[in-house]
Amino acid sequence: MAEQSFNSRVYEVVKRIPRGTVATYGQVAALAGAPRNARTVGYALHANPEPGVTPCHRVVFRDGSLAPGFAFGGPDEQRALLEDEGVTFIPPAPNGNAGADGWRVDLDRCQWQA
DNA sequence: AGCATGACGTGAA
DNA sequence: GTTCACGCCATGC
Repeated sequence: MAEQSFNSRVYEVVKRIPRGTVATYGQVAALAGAPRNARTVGYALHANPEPGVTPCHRVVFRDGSLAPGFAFGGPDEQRALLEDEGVTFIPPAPNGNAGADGWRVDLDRCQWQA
């Protein structure tokens, strides 16, 4: 196997994310050895050759949001899954604030600390 | 070999 | 607080 593509290295990092914790693409990219490749990390997860093995659902955006449209099974499924693992979520509208929808993860409490 | 795209991040308006 | 645009690097054709 010569050198595993960036892809493989990203999976190794994502797979070592503890349960009940989430990591951002930038965090994974940095741990993978590419602090500038957050975008490539997303590309790697998109390739995700081993679904079920790589918990891509634990990888979220820098602001705690997930990938819209690419969520495996739907954003509701991912929210329930992370919540079941003990991840804290922040509701979209705390006070009748319509428009701002999309649950965000409480990175202050659940972001993975390498 | 080069071009176009893409699960992001950050800065500024 | 939110939204737009640019930049970074790797992959696919």
